[in-house]
Amino acid sequence: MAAPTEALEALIRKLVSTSALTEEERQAIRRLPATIRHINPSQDLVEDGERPSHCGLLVEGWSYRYKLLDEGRRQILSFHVAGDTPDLQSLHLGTLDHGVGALTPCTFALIPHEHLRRLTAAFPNVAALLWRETLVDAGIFRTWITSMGRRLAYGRIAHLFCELYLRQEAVGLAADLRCPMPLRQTDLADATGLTTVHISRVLKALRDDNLITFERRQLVVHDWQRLYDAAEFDPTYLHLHSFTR
Amino acid sequence: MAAPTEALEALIRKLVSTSALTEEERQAIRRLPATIRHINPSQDLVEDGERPSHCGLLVEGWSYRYKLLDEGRRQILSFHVAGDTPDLQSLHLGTLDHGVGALTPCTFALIPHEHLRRLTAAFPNVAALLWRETLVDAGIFRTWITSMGRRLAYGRIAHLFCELYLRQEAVGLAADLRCPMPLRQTDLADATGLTTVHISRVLKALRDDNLITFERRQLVVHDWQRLYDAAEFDPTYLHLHSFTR
DNA sequence: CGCCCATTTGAAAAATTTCAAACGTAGTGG
DNA sequence: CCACTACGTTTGAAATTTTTCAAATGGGCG
Repeated sequence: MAAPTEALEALIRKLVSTSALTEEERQAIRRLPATIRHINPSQDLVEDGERPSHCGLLVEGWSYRYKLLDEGRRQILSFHVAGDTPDLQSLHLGTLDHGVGALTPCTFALIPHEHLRRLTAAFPNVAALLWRETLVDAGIFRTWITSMGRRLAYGRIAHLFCELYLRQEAVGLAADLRCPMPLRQTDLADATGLTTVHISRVLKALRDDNLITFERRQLVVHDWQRLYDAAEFDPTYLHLHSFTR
Repeated sequence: MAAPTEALEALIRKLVSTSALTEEERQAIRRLPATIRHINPSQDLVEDGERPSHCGLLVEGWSYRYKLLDEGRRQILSFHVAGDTPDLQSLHLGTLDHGVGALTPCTFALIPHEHLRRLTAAFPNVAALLWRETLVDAGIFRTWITSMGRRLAYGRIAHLFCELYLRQEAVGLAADLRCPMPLRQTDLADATGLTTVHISRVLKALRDDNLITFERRQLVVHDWQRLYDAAEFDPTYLHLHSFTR
């Protein structure tokens, strides 16, 4: 993996999962000039306040959006897996209002704004699909707001696990109630608005209740129904197509 | 106010504030068939789970997005003033993952998806500007997540007031540190993830500290700098153009 | 005037944080 | 192979923030 063309094929597969693309549209996507960039944990793809000239398509690894406040406070805004485009909005917003960091070693395919703009101007259908990606993103933000505002820590964490499992399942990265979960408790804390101490306690409760366990950085769901109930989960917001579970 | 054509002129003005529109593009927007709909508080423009066939352009009044959970819990996701399009994302997502309600009596101009799709297919520049609207929305969601996750009640409420003042100022609805603020304490509570009791106490603290007061459903900011500091406000996320304050 | 609704206040309870220390584990270098 | 270190996790106890419950207050309006 990692050749630019393969990254673009993955993008095509992702877009096609929503709506068909003509051969002409596929060709145009394949012609996008993409360069590969590797990012290590503790490095950023882009920083808060930057005005990027490229969009990054995540090819491999986990990345996350975040904002920093005073006194080392950090808020994680979203997690990203292969196929995601965590700074796609820079195409139309110019200045980034958050950073994008790497949780694990990441491979990104960088696509110049200029070419994306040309592509979307020529192919409204492709534009609509990329637009849609950013709209799903916004739906996830809305759901996180709801979680943080109206769920206790237990349900909030359960909800995040449901989301991350289903999103990975949808792109073939998870199956059998088992999925990669490289987050540290610090990351969970900064994503849910809690402290690591409390995360530790609530994870213990989730384990004691036999909903989940961890095995070598993998989440194992032991009782999907009860996890789902604890989270008051409603998958509508993920806007996945073939929804089975 | 309220004739469909005037609503569309307002939309044009809003879009133009970001990037110029050609005369042809303006004409195409003016040709959109819009129908007017009035919504009273306690009524919804659209409900969670619906598959709308129109997008609503808010012409007058305040509306809000929200989600409901068990036991009467409600989370407000955003507030909207004239010029906003709180269900624009339905154009590409199909199923709504939240409801849109009216805080005050509202006037909406309803534009059929079908015509919006035709417009955006024909005019990529217009598509980009509408896309951008949804991206600013997402930026606001990100900031709310940060507020809810990493700010105490005092700063969270201060932050919301900063945002609502600046957004109204940007579209000419506010000036002189004074703006309409029709929210009840219940709405503030459901927007910030707090309870009305706590909202009441924190508002008292904000008043006692001489940051703000209310006069006939208007917010009056007495000390912008200190409100701003209490909120740890950074206006980047609003992606406003002529930013003065 | 009386009623409805929103707001305020008080006191106790709950959720979560803070601070501090202990524990575990996976590398690194001797 | 062991000691050492770094980092992440766990645990305990006290403090803080916020909620809950309950009652009182206040304003607007028919």
